[in-house]
Amino acid sequence: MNKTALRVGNATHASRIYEILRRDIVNGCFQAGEKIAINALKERYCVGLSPLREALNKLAAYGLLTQENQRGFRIPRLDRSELDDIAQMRRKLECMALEQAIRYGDAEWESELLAAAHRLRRANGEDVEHWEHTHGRFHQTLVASCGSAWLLRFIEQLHDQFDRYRRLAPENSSIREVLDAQHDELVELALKRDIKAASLLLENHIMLSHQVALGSCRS
Amino acid sequence: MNKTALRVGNATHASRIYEILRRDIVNGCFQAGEKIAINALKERYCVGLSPLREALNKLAAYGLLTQENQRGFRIPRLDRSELDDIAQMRRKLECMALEQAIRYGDAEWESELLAAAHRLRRANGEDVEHWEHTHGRFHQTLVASCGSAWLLRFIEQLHDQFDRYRRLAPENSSIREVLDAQHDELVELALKRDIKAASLLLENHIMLSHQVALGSCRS
DNA sequence: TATTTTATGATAATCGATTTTCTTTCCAGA
DNA sequence: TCTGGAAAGAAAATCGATTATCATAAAATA
Repeated sequence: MNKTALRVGNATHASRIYEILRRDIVNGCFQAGEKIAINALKERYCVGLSPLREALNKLAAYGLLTQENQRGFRIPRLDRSELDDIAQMRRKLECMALEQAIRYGDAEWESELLAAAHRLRRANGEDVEHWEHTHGRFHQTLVASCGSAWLLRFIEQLHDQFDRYRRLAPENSSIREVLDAQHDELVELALKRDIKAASLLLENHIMLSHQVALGSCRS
Repeated sequence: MNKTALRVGNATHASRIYEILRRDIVNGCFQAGEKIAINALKERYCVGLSPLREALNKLAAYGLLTQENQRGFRIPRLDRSELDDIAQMRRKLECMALEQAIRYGDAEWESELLAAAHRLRRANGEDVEHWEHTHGRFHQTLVASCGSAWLLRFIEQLHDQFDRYRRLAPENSSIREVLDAQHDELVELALKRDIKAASLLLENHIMLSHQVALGSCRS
């Protein structure tokens, strides 16, 4: 009846769809290389063409979709050398950010970091969706006080790219345990303001995650 | 009569408009903070709402427009601290890229670099639009062989951001001369594979440009 | 039979009109 | 005069339908 009932809060359809699709793409709900069937999505998410196309265009600009000239949108293929690139960039940018974050982080940052780490520990064993969200928030908080909005923006973008690979890789519980332990160690070193050690540990953390994520592509 | 006559080559309206607007925003054809009057643009560029809105959405995702919840698009304001952030990120990412470019660059890269430098010298004194394009291409070529597509992507994005400030700043012919000379010195050091010196010079080059660009914002 | 050409159905891109939301103005009441 | 709220106008967002393009299959030609 009332079409406005579709509106959640005061966000536009386009922005809602954008967020939903971003999550779904990162979570691997689509096949890599798959063509986006706009009409199907239209039905699935109960929106018109216009807001849907606007969301797809944004996702293409963000790098979570490819757009070929007159033949619509596609989920990007998984490519070993691109994953290597993403992981290496994560290593460099996140270490850079962490060093600055430790240098400039105040008491509020320390509190937020402890809170984020606690939430992450609690999320362990909970449903995957929730853990993923909490995990992303943890890494975001870790570098949040670096002082550079653009650096944070790039890091978030790389995280989305990286997670798309990682989520498609098979589980490895032994490595996963190590990674989990590293989260707490990172907090410890950050609070001790040990820049060198924290940076080295984060580097190792990302390289280990890279090993895991490699399981998603054959080549 | 024939509406398809509007098509240039086989690009879509949306992608054409995207490129035109990107150039125009970077070149300062709009006032900082200005609200985008969609209907006016529609007339100006002879397109419908849909392709125009798709282009605007892409530009917002790219960072050349801001998008407020239900009140359209705006040209981002000029902000001193954001310019500082952009310049510092340029410094870090481009130096990183240059070091790798010198390490991995092959003979083809050397040739392209010499060609780009030559074009830049020739563009001096030509119309501004052409110089800007050639200048952008030069810096792009300088780091092109770094081996990381994502690093190049971020650098290009930062360049667009930076240039928006710089193009609005008043001319300074004495600094401009120094900057021009540095372009040639950069090529020389790059071809000599002197990573340290080249990186230091690029750092200085960006800091000098930063000084110039600062002239665009009061704060 | 192989290759090109021509139809046909499917999909992408665009347009024009409608609906919703925001902004400004004006008026009533304090 | 000032404040709050309704009404009108402008602008943003969305929809449904149209147009253009691509992809596939059938037919025609060499």
